[in-house]
Amino acid sequence: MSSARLERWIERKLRLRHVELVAELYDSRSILKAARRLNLTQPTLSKALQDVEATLGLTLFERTNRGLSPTAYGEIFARHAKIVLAQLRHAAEELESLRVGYSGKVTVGTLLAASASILPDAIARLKKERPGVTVSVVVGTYDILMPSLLAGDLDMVLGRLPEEGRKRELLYEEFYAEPICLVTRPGHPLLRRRRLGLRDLVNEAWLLPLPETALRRQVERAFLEANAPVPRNVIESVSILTNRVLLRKSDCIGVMPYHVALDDIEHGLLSILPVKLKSIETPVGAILRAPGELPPAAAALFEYLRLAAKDVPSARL
DNA sequence: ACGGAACGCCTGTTAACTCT
DNA sequence: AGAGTTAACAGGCGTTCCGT
Repeated sequence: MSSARLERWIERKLRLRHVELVAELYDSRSILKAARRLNLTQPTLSKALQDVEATLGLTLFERTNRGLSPTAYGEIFARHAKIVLAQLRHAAEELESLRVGYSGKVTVGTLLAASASILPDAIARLKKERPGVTVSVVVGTYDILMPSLLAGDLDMVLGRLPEEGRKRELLYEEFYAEPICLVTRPGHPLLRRRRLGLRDLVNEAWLLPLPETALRRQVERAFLEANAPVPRNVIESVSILTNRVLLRKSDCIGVMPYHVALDDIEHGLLSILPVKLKSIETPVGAILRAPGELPPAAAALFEYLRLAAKDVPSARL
């Protein structure tokens, strides 16, 4: 299809309905499932999809007996469809905010680092100021949250910022530098040792983040820099609940962002091992879609995040 | 234990029809 | 004309059954 014809098609034939359908089909990977969610029957949706594809002259989804799989064209159309829908939701929120005062919804993706420090603080401030705003927090890893951010499902992602491989279509704002500390249960025999380095800890049991994470690589680099072999006795877990209990009930050594550990340390539930890890300090901040303006509720939360970041206590290691 | 046939389930499409 | 429905049908995959 020529671009002129395509533009005319968008003006005359493309309905918001089509955009909605393609987005739903993309998410559910099945005509039947999408039809159920949209309260339509399967043949209707099948036909609607055929209409869109016929007019575009492009196949958006390959049909299989296991459902749909998006083609390269489908990937592009669905990505834009979701952004258009998110934008319209934000428009509705903004209108509603104006009508009733403060309201709207913010959806935040969070990685471990920000969860314990600035996010609860910022949410508390936001809710105090704007009780009508709904805040939805999604916890996940970088790999899971970034596609959601790009697709318009999340307003922002908080956490440790990647230092390489940053995307041009995203904005990165650093809030503070997060040191990493080694933690154990209080009363751990190692805490009585006067001089302690990574080389003394190689044979201990370690509780480490998963191998594909940046933090894990940094820890392993720290061992290399200390001329020490990487520990062999390792438990891999990203479950903060599991980790906290495990640390308290065993003698293993954990690796935690300082501000995640801080609350437990202040309550005497964990202790910091006096080992210097000077090379492990990474920026914590927010990732946003660029350029697009944040909807009002999300913009408000973002401002409170900036304020909360200023109050983050500096590390005493 | 292995391999093939039969079957049901799930997914999709087309055709004919109704309603607005 | 457009959007929806029901009915009938086609095809792939996994499971079950049965013979070797």
